Amino acid sequence: MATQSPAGRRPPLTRQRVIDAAVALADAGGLQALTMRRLAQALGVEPMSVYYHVANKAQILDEIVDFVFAQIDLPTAQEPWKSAMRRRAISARDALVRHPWAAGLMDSRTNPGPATLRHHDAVIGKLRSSGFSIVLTAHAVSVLDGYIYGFALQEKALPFDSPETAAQVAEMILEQFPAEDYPHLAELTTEHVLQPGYDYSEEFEFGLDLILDGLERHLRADM
Amino acid sequence: MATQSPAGRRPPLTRQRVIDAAVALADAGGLQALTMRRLAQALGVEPMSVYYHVANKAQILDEIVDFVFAQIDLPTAQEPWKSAMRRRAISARDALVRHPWAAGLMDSRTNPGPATLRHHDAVIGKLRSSGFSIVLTAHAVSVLDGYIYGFALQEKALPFDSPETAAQVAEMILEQFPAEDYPHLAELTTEHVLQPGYDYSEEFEFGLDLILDGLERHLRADM
DNA sequence: AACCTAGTCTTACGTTGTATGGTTCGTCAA
DNA sequence: TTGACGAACCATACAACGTAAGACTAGGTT
Repeated sequence: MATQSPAGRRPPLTRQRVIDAAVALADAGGLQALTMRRLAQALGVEPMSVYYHVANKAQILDEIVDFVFAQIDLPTAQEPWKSAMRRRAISARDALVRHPWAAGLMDSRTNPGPATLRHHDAVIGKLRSSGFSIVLTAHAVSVLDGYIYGFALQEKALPFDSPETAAQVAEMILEQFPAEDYPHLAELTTEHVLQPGYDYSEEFEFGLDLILDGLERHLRADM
Repeated sequence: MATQSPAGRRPPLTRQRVIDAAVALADAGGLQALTMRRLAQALGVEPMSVYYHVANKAQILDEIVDFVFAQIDLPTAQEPWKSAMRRRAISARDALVRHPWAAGLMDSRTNPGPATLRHHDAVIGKLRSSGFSIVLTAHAVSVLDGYIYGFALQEKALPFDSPETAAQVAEMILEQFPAEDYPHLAELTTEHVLQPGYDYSEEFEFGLDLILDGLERHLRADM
């Protein structure tokens, strides 16, 4: 007996442990599952104890966004720009699929952490050293990032997450809104999206390559 | 004297008036300003009265998203596909700039309203009737919509909304994180983004045209 | 023995969405 | 004129949220 205290039984709280637990909570139950009270509970602690390690909830949100950025592959020195951008885009999308709450957070978080800044710096650096002018670099970053986040957002907004459940949902919608009213939408859905083997996530690389090819043409025209 | 009742003095509540007031509130103060209590207050009514016309807050959010979709230009019959897509993309972005909360809502709302469905149906119909195969149509919609929402989201996430305030913010960040750590980011910022005359919103059309040109090439290759 | 400090907890407040169950009022039948 | 009824609105209440303010509890230092 004589256990020191309840606190003696668990590893001491750290800012890092708080962030990790926050990510785990959001992964498991979405952003709305991440409340200070549940976070504290997951850490085996009372709510207000978390505030010793973190200023407020906004800071936690900032940090878990940076956590996601830290998982994105950076371009390497040797690699040509096109494959480097391709790799980082795919790796960024993977990260956004692993942590679906991240895409939705981007728009509300306005102060970037170190991993975020490092990421952007590496991308810009790769383009600049590959012959992209400053202007074209700005263009390239804007299209690529816009597309990556936009696609992730749309993908997440789909009311299904596997081809199987897709069918049910689509039928429900098509029942609710008669197919005659939206014939083209109905056609695309029934004859393509609902066909076995269709996987929305494959659309990503089509758009990505389209954009990369377009950038390559601009680069050549500039030089 | 003898005014009928406080309620007699204002137009009766309608679902439409609730939606309109919700949009106005969100436009004025962002999504977090849209609470049921403030909404009721704006309507001159007690909070619970709103629930007679609307099931819950989620339904309001669904409806205001549809409200925004209703403002996007649809393709016309005569117009060639490329200019039609260009027009609707620009008009969509305009709507998302007018109602900055909309882009952030997209990811949480999963049941589309009639305006949303009509919009997608018209876009798909235009592409199909212009020679796009079903597969290419799905690709086209995916890239275009992904880009449009992603760009809007990024634009909104920028910590400034005019070139003037941009300078202050950028300098604050560059002070906080020394420029040596992120040299390329610093270069792009100071030598381009902060230059007088630079307007981030102009980046939109570069990416849009890049994507449209890419789609045109695919269309020709298919035929 | 006295003090300090890092870490944790108690209590409390204001705000949010909304369940439950009134209350008011115009309309119409008898 | 009366009484009933449905549509519209409101009063009260509750659980959950983020967090301010301050009190407690070790260990470690002196």
